[in-house]
Amino acid sequence: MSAVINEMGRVAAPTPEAVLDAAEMLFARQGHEATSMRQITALAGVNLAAVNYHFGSKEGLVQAVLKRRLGALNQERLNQLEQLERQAGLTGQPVKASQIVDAFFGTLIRLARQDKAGIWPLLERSMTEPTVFIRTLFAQEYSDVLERYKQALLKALPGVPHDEIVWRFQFMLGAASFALTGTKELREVMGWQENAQDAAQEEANLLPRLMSFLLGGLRAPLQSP
Amino acid sequence: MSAVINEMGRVAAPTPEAVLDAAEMLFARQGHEATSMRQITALAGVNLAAVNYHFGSKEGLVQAVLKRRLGALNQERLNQLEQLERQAGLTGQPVKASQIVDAFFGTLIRLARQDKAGIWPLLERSMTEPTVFIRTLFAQEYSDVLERYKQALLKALPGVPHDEIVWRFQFMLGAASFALTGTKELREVMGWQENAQDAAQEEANLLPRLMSFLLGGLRAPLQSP
DNA sequence: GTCTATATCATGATAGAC
DNA sequence: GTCTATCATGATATAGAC
Repeated sequence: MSAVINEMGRVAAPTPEAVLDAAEMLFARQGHEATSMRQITALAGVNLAAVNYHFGSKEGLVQAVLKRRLGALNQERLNQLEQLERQAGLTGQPVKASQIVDAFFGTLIRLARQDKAGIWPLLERSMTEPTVFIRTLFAQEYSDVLERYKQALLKALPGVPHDEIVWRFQFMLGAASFALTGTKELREVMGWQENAQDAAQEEANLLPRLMSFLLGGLRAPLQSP
Repeated sequence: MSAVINEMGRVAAPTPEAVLDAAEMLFARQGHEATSMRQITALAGVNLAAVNYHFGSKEGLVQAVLKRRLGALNQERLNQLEQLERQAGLTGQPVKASQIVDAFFGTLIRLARQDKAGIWPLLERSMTEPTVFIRTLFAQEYSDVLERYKQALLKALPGVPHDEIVWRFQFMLGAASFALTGTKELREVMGWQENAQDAAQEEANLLPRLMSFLLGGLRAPLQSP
């Protein structure tokens, strides 16, 4: 899963995984368009031709990189939701909106806290790529999770109509995305400074901050028509 | 400002503006990395060398494209805020959070409604580009507006501490960004369909929907530490 | 499956005539 | 300021040996 660097400064792993790991790192820093297959194969310590052999094309590689992480994330999200609903079935207590939001966005933030390579910011940012093949990939990969979470939210918030839930979900996705893609420069511009000492503390604060914002937005009174 | 297409299918304008207009259109659909200078100059109806002559490099052109729109947007935002504060000074009534949020995000949405080329989605999306020269550009261009709006929000919401305002501002930026970059595919996945008849109506609904979400998040109760 | 070597093409940039 | 022509480079992709 995470890239292992050997004594050569290369990624040590079976070829396809080495390529995925290397590509992921470079995509995260430069974006996939600014990243060449030469860079990727060099970092992976494999031959240039390996990308086309294993993934067909650069586009195929991009899809594979995104799909690997996205699949894991959304599977975990489905597990979390299922667990919540099982509990609810047993106790008779309905699932709360805060639990649903945590299962969806908390899962993301907790995963993002673990690896430093900047993969999750990349993933969030990729949601709004104009490229067709990426948009369709996201639509496919998110289809199941979004449908189920939407249903759960509808139940948890009977006062909020369907279309409003759909839009608020989209707004939440945006807020969470920016929470990770973290325009640190923009925060600094607002007089925000994190000293190294508090960095860990601040990281721990992110999720509660995001949660309260999302729940506030989700439960907001409806606008007058 | 808006691109004028002449009978040749080209952009009719003095060279630098023609290049800016053409670049803007193409960047909006493809991103700047996937857009070549040859495409741009062809659409603009000018010579390939014109880009380097007028903007120094492709990077210079990208900056110019972003700066033109960003400058206009943020200038309008500053005007709106100044007007609100002038009114407040006269009437003695403090500026309300809802007015501030509307001045910042409503201005964006109203501008976005006007031109269909997809420039504003591009701009919002560009906020999270990993590229250094773009991030610094945004930090510079946003420095003034963000500082002033932050101050205004601090006054309007005395219960919300400084750092929380900073973060909630970032979350709001994300929500607004996704409101425009509009992953229509994701909405469809959630069972959302807009028929052509309601398209105009839905567009008019976007701002109220966004506003209520943002204000809900902004005013949300603080999480327990 | 993995390599070397190469084909083919598009890119950003510039020199220099007009 | 605008053009043509071209350079040097780097891109993706593939053919064919091992």
